[in-house]
Amino acid sequence: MEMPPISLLASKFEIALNDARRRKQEPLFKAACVPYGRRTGRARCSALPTSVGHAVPGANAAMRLKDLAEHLGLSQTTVSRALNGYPEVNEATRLRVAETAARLGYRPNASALRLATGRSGAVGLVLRGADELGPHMSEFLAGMGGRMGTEEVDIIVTTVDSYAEEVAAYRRIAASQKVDAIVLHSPALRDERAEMLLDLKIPFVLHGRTNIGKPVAWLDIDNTGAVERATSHLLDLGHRRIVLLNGLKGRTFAEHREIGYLAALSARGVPFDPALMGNSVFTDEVAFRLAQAMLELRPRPTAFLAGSMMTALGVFRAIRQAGLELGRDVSMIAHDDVFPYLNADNMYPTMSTTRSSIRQAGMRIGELILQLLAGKPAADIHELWPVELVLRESSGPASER
Amino acid sequence: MEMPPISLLASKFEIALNDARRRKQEPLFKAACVPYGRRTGRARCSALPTSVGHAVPGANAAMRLKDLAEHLGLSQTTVSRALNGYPEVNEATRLRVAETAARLGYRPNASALRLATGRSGAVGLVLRGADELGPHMSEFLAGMGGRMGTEEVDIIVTTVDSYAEEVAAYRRIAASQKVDAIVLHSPALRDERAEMLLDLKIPFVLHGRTNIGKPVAWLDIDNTGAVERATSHLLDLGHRRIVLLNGLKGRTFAEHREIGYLAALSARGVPFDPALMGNSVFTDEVAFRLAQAMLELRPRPTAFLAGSMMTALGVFRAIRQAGLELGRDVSMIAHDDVFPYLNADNMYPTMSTTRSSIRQAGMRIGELILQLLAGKPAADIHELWPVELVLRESSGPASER
DNA sequence: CTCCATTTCCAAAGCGCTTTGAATGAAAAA
DNA sequence: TTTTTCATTCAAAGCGCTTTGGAAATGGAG
Repeated sequence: MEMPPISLLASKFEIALNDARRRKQEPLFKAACVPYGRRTGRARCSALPTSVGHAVPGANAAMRLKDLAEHLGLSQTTVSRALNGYPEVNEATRLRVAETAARLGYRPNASALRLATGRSGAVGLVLRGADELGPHMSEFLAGMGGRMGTEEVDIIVTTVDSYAEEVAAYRRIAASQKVDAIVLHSPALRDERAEMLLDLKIPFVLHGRTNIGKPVAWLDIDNTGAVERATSHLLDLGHRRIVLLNGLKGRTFAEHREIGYLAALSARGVPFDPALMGNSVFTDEVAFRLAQAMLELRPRPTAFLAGSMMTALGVFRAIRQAGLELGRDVSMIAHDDVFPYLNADNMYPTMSTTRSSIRQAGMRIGELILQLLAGKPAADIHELWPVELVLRESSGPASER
Repeated sequence: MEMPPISLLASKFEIALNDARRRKQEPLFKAACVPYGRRTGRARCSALPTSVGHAVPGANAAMRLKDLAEHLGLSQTTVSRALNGYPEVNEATRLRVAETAARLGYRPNASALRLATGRSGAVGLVLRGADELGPHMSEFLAGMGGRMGTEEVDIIVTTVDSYAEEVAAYRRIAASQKVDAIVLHSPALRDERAEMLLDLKIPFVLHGRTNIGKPVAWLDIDNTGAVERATSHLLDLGHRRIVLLNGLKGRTFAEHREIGYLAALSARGVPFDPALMGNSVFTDEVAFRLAQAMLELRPRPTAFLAGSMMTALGVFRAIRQAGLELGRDVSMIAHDDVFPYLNADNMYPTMSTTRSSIRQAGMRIGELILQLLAGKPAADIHELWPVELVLRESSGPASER
C-alpha cells in the first residue's frame, strides 16, 4: 500500500527485507532474543600507535588477539602459543609477548576461548532458592569460590523454584554445554538427579552421599558418627529422653544422622521414642515450635540434638520460654557448620556442638572438581570427613527432678 | 640421542613436532592450560534414524544446529531463524522445527551463541568471600537468581580475598568479556570501583548509592529515613541514651544511617555521645562485645539500634548477660533484612525492626539489570525503597531508674 | 658447501552459532 | 503472458580463539 521512502543507495528490496527482519516473534530460546547488545560495528584498534605508552585508559573496544599480534608484528598463532606456554616459541619472543599483553591488559575473549577449546571454564551450582540458598550455601560458596577463583574457573549459580525446574535446569545446562562440571547438593538416599547427570555424562561432585549403584565422586561429613557420639555423650551424662531435631526425611544426611542416633540408643538399651524426633528444615521458627511441643511431653525430654545453629536458636528460645535453663535443666548439642557471624563459643551459655566447617568442605569440593576435570576417575574421589564433638556449657548432666 | 619409535604412517618430523608440542610450560592465562577436555573427536549424529523415537537417553555428544538442520532437511539458517522467532520462516516449518528441537532436546551451544552474538548472557557478582558472602548475600542471590533465571541469564559469582583482588577481578572480567553487566555491592561514599566500571564501559547496577558525579544505575533502601524514624520513636518513648551499632565506617549505608541517627537526635535537642556509636561488621560476636562494653557505661544506655539481625543476637546476649531484660530494662530496634530462617516475629521477646527484604531487592536489581541491558539509560535507573518500621515487644518506654 | 634436524614462526582450518545477501518459486499485478 | 512482489529458503561470511600442518630460517654434521 504505502511506498517506503527509498534511499538513494539501498534498493527497495533491501529495505523491505530489513524491515521484515526486524519484526521478530517470540523465540524458542529466550536468551537468544533479548534485544541488547547486537553485534556492534567494532572499531578496529589498528590505529594504535606503534610506540606504546600506557594502556589507554579510555580505550573502549576490548583488544583482540589479532590486534595484539599486529601490534607485535607477529602472527596470531605465535602470540597465542607464547601466551599459552607452548614450547615452540623463542623465549625472548615469549617474554616480549607476555610483557606487551600485560601492559595492554589483553585478555582472551572468554566465549571465543570456550568455543575453540570446548571447555567452558565454569562449574555449575543449581539451587532451590527457597530452602537451599541459606546461610549454609553462602558459606559453601565462599569456600568453593576461594578455590575456583585461583584457577580462573567461574561459578555459575542458577536458582530454581521446584524439583521439576531443577531437573530441567540440569538438562538445559548439559545441552547448552555451559559448564564443565556441576556440584550436586543435598542428595536423597537414592538421588535421581545424580543418575541423570551420570546419564548426561556431565562430570559432577556430590556434596553428601547417595546410593545409586554407580560410582560417583563425593565428599561428605560423617553425620552418623557425629550424632552417634553426641547421643552417646548425652546418654553418658544420664539423659534418657533425647530429642533429635533432624533434617527432612529422605535426605541422606538426615537418614545418616538418624542411624547414628538409633545406634547410640540401642547400644545403651534405651528405647527409641518416635515422639522425640522431628524432621524439618533448619529454621529457628520451626525448631522453636517443635521444641516447644516436645518440652510439653511428660516425662519431659532433658536433652536436644539440634540439626543446625539456626535450629539451636529456636530450641534455645523454647527452653527459655518454658522457664528452663539451658545447660542445667536441659542440655543441647547442636550441629555447627561454622558460620563466621554466629559463633557457638560466643553464645550464652556457650554451645556444645558437633562441628564441621562447610566453608572448608566447599573449598575441598572445588579442589575435587578440578581433579575430576583433570581426569581423575570419579570412583577414586570419595572423602568422608570426621566431625568434631566440642563440649561447652550447653550440655551437662541430666538434672534430677 | 635416542631415536623415537617411528610409526609406519607418520614421518619422524611429525613425531618430533608433536612431541615437542606436548611439552607445555606455564601459560600466562591459567584457564587456557588446564589439561581437561581437549577437543574431542566428536562423533557426528548423522546416523540418527529419520523416524525419531524418544530423545535417545544414552546420547553422549550434544547435538549441533547442523545436525538438527540435516535431520530436518533444512539449512542451518532456516532452523536458526525458526528457533529465534524471525518472521521470514513459514509457520508450518517453524512448528516442525520447534517441535523437533524440543523432542530432541536441542539447545544451542552457549559459547558459540555468545561468540556469535557478542552477548555473554551472564551477569557478574564479585564478592569478598570473607565478609561479603554472608547471609545477606545468599538472600540477595536468591532474589536475583529468581529474576535472572526466567530470562536464562546466568549469574557468575567470583570470590576475592581483598580489595586489590576485587579490582583486578573487574578488570579481568571486563577484558575477557565474560559478562554483559555487573552488580556492584556495598559501595563507599565515593566508590572507586564504580568509577572504574564506568571507565571500563561495562554496564552495572549498584546496590546502594555512591557519589561520583556521574550517572549510575542504583537501587538502595532509605537507610537514613529508617534510622531516623527508629531513633525518633525511641526518643518518643523517653530514651535519651541510644546506642547505634552501625556498619563499617565509609560504607554509604553506614554513613546514611548515621545521618538519620544524628538528625533524629538533633531534632529533639538530644546531644550526640560518640561513645554510643559502634562501627563494625555485622556478626553476633562483635555486637556482643560492643554491647557489653556499652552496657557498662554510666549512665547506662537504655536502647539499642542494631544494624542487622546478627547484631541483634549479640546485643540480646549482652543484655541478658548483664542481668537485664530486653523490652523492659533495655529496648532494641534491629534492622531486619528478612531472613527466612531467622524471624523477628518469632524471637522472644519479639523484635522491633526496620524491615526491608534484601531478597526482594535482589529480585528487583535483576530486573533493573535487564532493563539496563535493554537500553534504558543508567541515569534513569534510580530506586530508593522506603523501609518499614515494625514495632514489637523489644522496644518499650525507657525504664525509670 | 651441502644436507638434514631444529627452532621459530605462520596461514588457514575449524569450534557452533548468527547474520548477510541473495536465490528460488509462487502469487499478484500488469 | 510477462513482470513485480512476496514469502521462503539457503550458502557463505564472520565472531575471536586454538590447533594443524607446514614453511622459513638457523645451526651442526658430514
